[in-house]
Amino acid sequence: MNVRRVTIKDVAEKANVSKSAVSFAYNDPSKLSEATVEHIMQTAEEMGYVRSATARALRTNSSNALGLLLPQGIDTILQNPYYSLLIQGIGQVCQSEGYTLMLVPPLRGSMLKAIPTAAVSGFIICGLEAERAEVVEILNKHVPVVIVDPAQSINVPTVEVDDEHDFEDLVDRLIDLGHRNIGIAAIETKSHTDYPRWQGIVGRRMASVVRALKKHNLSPEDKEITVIETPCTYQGGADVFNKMWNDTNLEYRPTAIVSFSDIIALGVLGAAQQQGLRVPEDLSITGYDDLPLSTICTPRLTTVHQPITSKGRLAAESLIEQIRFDEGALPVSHKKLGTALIVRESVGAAPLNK
Amino acid sequence: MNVRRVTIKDVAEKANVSKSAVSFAYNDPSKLSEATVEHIMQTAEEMGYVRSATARALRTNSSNALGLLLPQGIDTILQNPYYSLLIQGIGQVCQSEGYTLMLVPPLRGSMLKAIPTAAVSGFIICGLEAERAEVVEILNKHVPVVIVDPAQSINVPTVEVDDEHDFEDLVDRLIDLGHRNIGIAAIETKSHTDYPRWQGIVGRRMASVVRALKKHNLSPEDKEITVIETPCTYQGGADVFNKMWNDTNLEYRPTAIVSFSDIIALGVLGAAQQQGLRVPEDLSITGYDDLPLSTICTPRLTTVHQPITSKGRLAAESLIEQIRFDEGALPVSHKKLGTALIVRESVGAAPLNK
DNA sequence: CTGAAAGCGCTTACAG
DNA sequence: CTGAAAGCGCTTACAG
Repeated sequence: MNVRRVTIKDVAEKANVSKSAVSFAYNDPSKLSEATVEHIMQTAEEMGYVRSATARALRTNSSNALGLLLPQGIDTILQNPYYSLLIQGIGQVCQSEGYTLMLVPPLRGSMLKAIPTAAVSGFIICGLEAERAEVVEILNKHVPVVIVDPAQSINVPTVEVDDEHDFEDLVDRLIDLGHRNIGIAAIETKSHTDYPRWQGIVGRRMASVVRALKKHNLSPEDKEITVIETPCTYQGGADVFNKMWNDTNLEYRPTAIVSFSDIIALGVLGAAQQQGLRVPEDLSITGYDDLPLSTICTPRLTTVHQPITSKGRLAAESLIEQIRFDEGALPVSHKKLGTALIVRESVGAAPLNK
Repeated sequence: MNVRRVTIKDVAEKANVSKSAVSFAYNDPSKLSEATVEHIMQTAEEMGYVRSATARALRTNSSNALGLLLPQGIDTILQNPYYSLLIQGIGQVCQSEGYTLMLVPPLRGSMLKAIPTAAVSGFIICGLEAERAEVVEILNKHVPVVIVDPAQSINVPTVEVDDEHDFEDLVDRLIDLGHRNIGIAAIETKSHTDYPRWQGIVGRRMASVVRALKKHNLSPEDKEITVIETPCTYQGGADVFNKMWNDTNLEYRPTAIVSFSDIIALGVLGAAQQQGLRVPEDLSITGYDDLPLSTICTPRLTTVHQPITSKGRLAAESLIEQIRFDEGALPVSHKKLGTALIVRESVGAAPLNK
């Protein structure tokens, strides 16, 4: 910086008081006379004094900041409005409890490596790599942590959504409407394994799809079913449509595309409409999330509603509870929220002549 | 927290090495033998040791974190996708330069009061209260700062958009299309003054509107022109429509509503369509920003494009440049980006029988 | 009110 | 490699 930092010592000297007095002026003015406080504050402002949040945090062992550990870079993450809503929920709690929020992307590809770089009182972890569950359990002994949508059961506070049934019902409904050529637009994970080994929400949603298919004697292995992994963005959805519609054997062109998230579904919808398709007459499209966006598009999206903002709010509350709970054992809380199938206009009967 | 924090001292004792050795294992492993590093790292992991980012930051006087100073709470802010895009731009730079991003909402209603609470290396400031410009100038001597869309000219690095002309052209065009009853949906500011005294982007956009009106011998004072301030959210837009359409004298019902942001325009559009209006046949609607959203809705929005992501990117780059520039004077940079009028389908000729 | 002091957890130059 | 040491900027209990 241009100039050496102004410290409490500088202010004390200029104001002709002790360092303690300056500190008290900020932290406990009642210990000083009003005139002294006034004098100190004015001197401090003139000098451009700003208290060091770092030194305070070290000394008082508290930072009034929460960390949000992200599975990808900030720019990628925010392309999905899901995260915007999650952060809104967290933000509501930050607001009322007086915390700031630090967005912490992976460091050198690792979420865990990023942890020691952030000066926060605890972490909300989203989409953690599954294998590192044990590490998080150890971590949790010393750093408050809460996991949103954990990949597996874990002895650390969690907040998740019960997405076992509604997504299955959604696919079931599609098959009932006569769809047999079905495209699955899954969210890309880093694991790069086959779908039976997918973890976390992607694994659970795929399992729901498989169950629904099985009920009708179908399977993802069938030629009529196309599964493609794609980034969880609008562009990712558009890419999936183009692959499914233009690159596949025409015989297996989907009459319905099931997306693992609304933003992917919107990309599918946009690309489909740009190619002149009518939705749902030519192609049915479904999402997952029920973003506000999904009622702004035409047709409105059939999707599974999940309470994203509440998830963020509960996660933040759970984390702050841990931060404030100084000693002893706080019971490990696992919160589970419900979803809902939302039927709108983006789904119709399968076209006959296929 | 449950257990006392594990410190470098604990690890050193357990591993039978000096504190220095532990520190070197993390910061400069080349000073130790590979075996020692391995031993230390393993001991540290077993104990659940996490380096204190706070202590490091204090000692090394650097935090690898940028602060984004917000004019409102995190939850409110993120309801406007504008900020999502701005943060994406900042995030791109954070990604490539290895910074995390702290979202810093106002503290007790004041953006400036929030500054000392955040342990970051510098601040990107959005929508600062105008009167505090001098304070920021002093601050800037000791804390790196960059202002996005400053309310007035200020001797601190800035990044802004040249929004003088395109918005004026937009309104001009509306009047050319025969619109005389025009609603103005402005972004609510805290100042609560009359429009001639509005500051910053709201002031500049209103000035553009006034110029366009004047060209046609109209004025915001005319009964045909309704100006309403509203929060910069979808709901804020919906509220404006309802007020303008249902609460006003029928004679002055607008045939066009000019919004100061896309998200407001989308709210207007949604509420209008819900009431059965055809856009643009019954009502023309315009926005400002050109969010990705504005092409997803039907009809697509006529709006002014501004390069939001670039704005974020430039602001972050400018801030990091200051942070890394240790001594001496770095010239104060003022960057100005262009906008563009984007004509789409949400605007049409004024209805005849009004 | 003052002023000297300890200490938060680290980094880093130093002598060995 | 070790180990003692200083110091980043603060807070806070203490004796006066």
